[in-house]
This record gives sequence, C-alpha cells and structure tokens, in this order.
Amino acid sequence: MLELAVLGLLQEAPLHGYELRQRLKATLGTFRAFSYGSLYPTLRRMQAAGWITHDDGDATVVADAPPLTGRRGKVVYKLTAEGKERLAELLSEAGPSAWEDETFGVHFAFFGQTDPEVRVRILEGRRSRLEERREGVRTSLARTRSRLDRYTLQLQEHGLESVDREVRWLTELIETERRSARARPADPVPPGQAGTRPPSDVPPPPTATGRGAP
Amino acid sequence: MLELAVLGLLQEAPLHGYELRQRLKATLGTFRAFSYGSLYPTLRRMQAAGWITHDDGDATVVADAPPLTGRRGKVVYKLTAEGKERLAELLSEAGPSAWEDETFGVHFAFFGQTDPEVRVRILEGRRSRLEERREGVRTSLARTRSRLDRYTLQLQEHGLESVDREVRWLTELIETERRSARARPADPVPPGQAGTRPPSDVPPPPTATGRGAP
DNA sequence: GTGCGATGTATCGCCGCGATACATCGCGAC
DNA sequence: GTCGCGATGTATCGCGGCGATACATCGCAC
Repeated sequence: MLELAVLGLLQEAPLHGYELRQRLKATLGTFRAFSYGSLYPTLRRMQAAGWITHDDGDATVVADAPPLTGRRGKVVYKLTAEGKERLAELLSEAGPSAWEDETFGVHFAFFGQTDPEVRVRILEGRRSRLEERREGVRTSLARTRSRLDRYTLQLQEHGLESVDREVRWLTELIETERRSARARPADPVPPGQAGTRPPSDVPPPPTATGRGAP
Repeated sequence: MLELAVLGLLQEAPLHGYELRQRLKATLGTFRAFSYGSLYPTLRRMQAAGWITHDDGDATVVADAPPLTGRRGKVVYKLTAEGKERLAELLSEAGPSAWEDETFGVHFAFFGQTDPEVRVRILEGRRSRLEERREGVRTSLARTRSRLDRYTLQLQEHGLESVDREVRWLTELIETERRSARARPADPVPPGQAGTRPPSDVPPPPTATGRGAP
C-alpha cells in the first residue's frame, strides 16, 4: 500500500522523507493520511528488501562537523533496479488487492504508469465491488427501514448515495478508457511481459470531468 | 470509537458478540468494518473497566454437559450503571473527537440518544473541518493543477466533489436541527448536568432526506 | 539576537483489520 | 437417518497505519 505509493513517487524522482510525505499528502491527501509513523518504518522495510537505496547526502561531505551533535544529513531515497521491477509487478496487478477501498486510490493515482488494459480491469473490478456492496446495503435497508432510527437511516442513505456516485464516476472513466483504447489499437501486449512499460503516453485528453448535470 | 458504538448498541438491548457485530455492520457498515479482531478485545477492555458485564447464559445451566468438550455458552453483554454514565459522557462530547473522519459516523449514528444542542455543535464542527480541508485542497490544486498527472487530477477533483457533497448534506441537517429546535424551545439545559438525558424524543420527522434536486 | 515557523528524521503505543481456527446448530439432499 | 453445509458463535494473531511526540536545523522577521 504505502509501498506502492513510495515506489510510484520515487519512480518520478529521488526524494527524501519529508518531501515524500508532502507528495503523499498532495497526491492522496483527500482520502489518506500516511503519517511518518508508517512512512519511516516502510522505508526501512523497503530498503531491507532492496527496492530502494538511501543516498544520504551530507554526513559524509561534512564529515568534520561535530559528530557528537549527531549532525544529520538529508536522506535521499531512490529506486534500485529491483525496485523498478517490484513497481512494475505491483502496477500490473489487477485483482482485489488493487480495487479494495484502501488500495484503489493509490493504484488509481499511478494509472499514468499503468498498462491501459490493467486500468480498465481495475476500474471494472472496483465498480462491481461497489455494486455488490450497494445491493447488500439496499436490501438490508429495505428489510429494516421501518425499525431504523431516523439518524441511522439518514447515515445509511447518505452512504448509499456516495456509493452510487462513485459507481457513476467509474462508469464514466471506463468509457473514456474504452474510447481511447479504440482510438489507439495495436496495443494488446505484443512483446513478452506486460505492465513493464513506463511510457503510458496520455491519450488525447477528452476534456475530462463530465461537467454535465451533477 | 468501537467503545462508543458498543455502549450505544448495548444501551438499546443486551447482545452477544456475534449479534453485536451484525448490528455494527447494519448500522455503520457503509463506512466501517469492525471485525472481531477489534470487537472482542474491546469487550474485554470494557469489561475490565467496568462498563459492561457478561451474563454468560448457558454453561452454568447445562453444567452436566461434557466439560471436556469445552461446552461454550452464548456470552450476553449488557451495560452496567457506570457504563451508562460513560455512554452519557461520550455522547455529550462535542469536540474534535466527535467530528473527525473516523469518529463522526459513530457519533452521528447515535444522535438519537444525543442532546439536541450537542448534535448541532458536532454537525457544525464537522462542517467547518471539511470546509477547511476543502480550501486546503482547492488552493493546492490551483497551484499545481498544470503539473499534475491526468489521473491524479481526476482523483483530486472527485475527492473535492465528495467533500462538497458532504458539506451540503451537513448544512441541510443543521437547518433541520435548527428548525426542530425552534419548534421545541424550553430546552436550553435547565437542570444541572447536560447530555445525561436519554429520552431525546425524535422531533417531528420533517419528511427527511431532501428529495429535491440532487 | 532572538524567537518562531518551516524543514527534516525518527519512535512509541494504540487501534482496527483480515485471516484463521474451532465448535455448535438446524436443515435439506440423498 | 445421516451427511454435509451454511449460519451462528467465540476467539486469537500479525500487520500496518495513525496521532502524538521528541528533537535538531535553518531562514527570516522584528
């Protein structure tokens, strides 16, 4: 989760912890926090796994600075070759691990680096996931509606409408993806491995954000 | 968090673990899971704290059943007097602890047992919280819009619209609360302590759910 | 020249989640 | 009539994220 986010961000440019967190907030802030309390341990884990290296800048340069004060240099992280492989692997995943509530946002944020085929499959997966849930809530709501507290009901209905909204959003996105896939054929994974391609040239931006009737 | 949810549910009726979880899903399912992995430890903690007791039903009744098979009776939990006090205390809180993302839903779900004054303050607190966040995202979006990836942008905008939607929802709810407060005066906390009252008679249900233009 | 807010690295304890294990019960298929 | 299966029921474990917190440096304003 955080792992994917970090790999995705470092793919674009080497960063140090603080900056990483800023980007995290800027990119995913609407729905996810990612405090240092998870970031640093994750970085440690990833380094141990060999996905990233820390090219720790100062420290060596200012080697004659008072070592007792614990002179701390910025620790700049960047991807290793294995890290890039790992990223490609994560980005090519199109299963539940990509469309569950907690993960979907992160995967979506890096759609720019994701294979078009995978994009569609993830979007569809999430949509049917949400549709399932919606049906569940709807029926359980129909059964218990009368017995329910006024506020509980209101909460339920607000949640239901949120889900509805996201389903509509996803449907729009899927259609857009389909359209640009049709406009750009000769893409159905000709060479060996899929998902490893970084380009992901943005398709003709179709004016985005269906500004229609909300 | 879970603590409040459990207290709130047990206030309505004694329940055992499994049932408790069902209710939890039914009441908050749209936005919160609450697996057994948190439920049982919480129940344990709450019992240790003295908020609840388990009137474990069977086990004693069928005392002659083979004890080696570990005959397990349903464990029915119910509130103690201290538990009721604790619940009242939690329900009377109208600070950030009541309107943050994770907590708001639970507090709202038990608005039926909450003092009308507190209800309004929580709703307003949440609303300004969301408005703050919205402003933050909006400006940061305005600054970086051009540099942003197509998908990141889309994600951001969808998030922003979600926040907008919730703000509108809250505004509606606040107005409704205000209206029923005006219709039912002589309520501004006449006796000693506030928030301790369980009645919370539902105000004249104003046909709910603004079925207007969505 | 001093204080304060942004930058920067890091840890700690808490809490919730998903997976899993295991036992019982009621019911329909065969 | 029994066999299995899905619902009911209690419980644990490890993982990962969160908020609070600590502490150090830097640049700038007053």
